[in-house]
Amino acid sequence: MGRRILEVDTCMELVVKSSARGRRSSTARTARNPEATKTQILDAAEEEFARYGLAGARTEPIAANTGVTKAMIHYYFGTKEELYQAVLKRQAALFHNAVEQIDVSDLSPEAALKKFLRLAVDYENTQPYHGKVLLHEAMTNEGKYFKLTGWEVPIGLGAAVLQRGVDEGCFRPLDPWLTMVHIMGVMSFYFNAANNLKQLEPLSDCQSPEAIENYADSAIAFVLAGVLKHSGPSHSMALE
Amino acid sequence: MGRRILEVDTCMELVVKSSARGRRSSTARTARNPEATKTQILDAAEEEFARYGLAGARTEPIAANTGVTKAMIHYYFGTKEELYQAVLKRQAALFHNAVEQIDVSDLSPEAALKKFLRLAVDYENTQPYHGKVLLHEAMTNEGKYFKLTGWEVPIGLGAAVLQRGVDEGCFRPLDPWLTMVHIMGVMSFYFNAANNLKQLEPLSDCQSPEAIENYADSAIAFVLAGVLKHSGPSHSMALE
DNA sequence: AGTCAAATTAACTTGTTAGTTAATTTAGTT
DNA sequence: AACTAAATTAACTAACAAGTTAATTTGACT
Repeated sequence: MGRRILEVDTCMELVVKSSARGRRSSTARTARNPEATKTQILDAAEEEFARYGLAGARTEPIAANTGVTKAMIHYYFGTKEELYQAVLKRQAALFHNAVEQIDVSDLSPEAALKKFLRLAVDYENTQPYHGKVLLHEAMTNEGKYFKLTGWEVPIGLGAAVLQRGVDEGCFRPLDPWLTMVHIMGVMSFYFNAANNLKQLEPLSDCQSPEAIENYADSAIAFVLAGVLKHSGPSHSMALE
Repeated sequence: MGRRILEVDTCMELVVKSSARGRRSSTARTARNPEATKTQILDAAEEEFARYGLAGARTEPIAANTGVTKAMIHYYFGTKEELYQAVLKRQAALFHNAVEQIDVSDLSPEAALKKFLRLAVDYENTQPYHGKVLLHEAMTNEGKYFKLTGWEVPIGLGAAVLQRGVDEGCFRPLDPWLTMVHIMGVMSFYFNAANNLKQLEPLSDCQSPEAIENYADSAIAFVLAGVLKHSGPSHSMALE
């Protein structure tokens, strides 16, 4: 029924998709561009997985946000699950790269921790899907692919800084790994729960840039207070 | 075909389910029991929604875990989305009840906060689906039904305790609502991310009761350190 | 022991979704 | 300008999932 008309419709849709919706990336794309296509698929997939997790994600909206047919997903990435793994791997590479940038070896534990915390906030803020995909991985996928993310590296670095602070006596006695978990909780919850938090009157503005900066200051102060040794009566706990 | 045999099968399944799997509740259930059926549906639905969120959840596994037909879900609760709302409402009622039990009005801010933190850990531990459903609500459902949970009450109570601590000078200057968010992050992340965390060598045992008790102590100490005033006159370290 | 309404089921319908396939388009090469 | 292989599409299939319905079972109350 109406084959010619269908073709015209399709043409117009394509125009709409590549101009009005403006999904197709800035990298030159006259018509075909496999690298750009793959990137767009990963971008759209990351957003979908961040919202719904592996099980809840649908491939059709991913394709729709990409301006390319659903079959392209399978052409380049195989199954939905393999696409998911590709998203995790790309996130891991990007994150690993960001962590590598910072050198903390000749900073005091306190300064080093502050640097880490700043990176953590900025990363959550600029890469809003990273943490959400990971949380879904834990909640809906039993952490099956968590190892693909290489997170043991940054957590280990953080724990080492904490341990150094304890050893040097500027941090209170604490379990460095558990404390890293507490810190990750502080650094991620605000972003992951924002859609709930914004419905609490005092936090209704929590997604504005100013509110986020305000949160960042508050969170960093909270964590520092949580690990620094309370001054006053001197603890003679040099060694444990 | 084999009506009698089918009846026998069904019977046996019921027996298996009510003893071995122990789903059918303790309230007497010879054959029909609408209240027990509704409870079982809510139980199974809560588990499914906690894992997959509203969008990702399937009604068939809910029915399968219930020992009752999928049609019963619609008979008692309507659509999947209405069932989801019913789960949220039941969680809210249970949680509200738990929060009501504690009276904090004649405790010091520090003691009051400790009491809240203990309740928070215990609740996450004994009601493992509560926090996960809420997080999914934020991440996959844009917090559409968050208000059904009545969480502004306990958060407001906590913020009031923090404000009292600031006013009385035992807590450092802090934003009580943001600090409540930090605290919620600390109190929930360990449980929500456990499936990831357990794959980190030092946390491989993180789900055992001893590990959870250990985490609880560490988390409470971290939060108290995070809010208490660092300098000043001698602390009455009643803790520990 | 029979009637009635609530509880429950099996089987169905209708819409979705992951993945496939065959045909078509295009860029680069000869 | 014809050839080729990669890129891309439209249309399809088979499985799944939400919700419906008509029939059946059961307990309670005559």
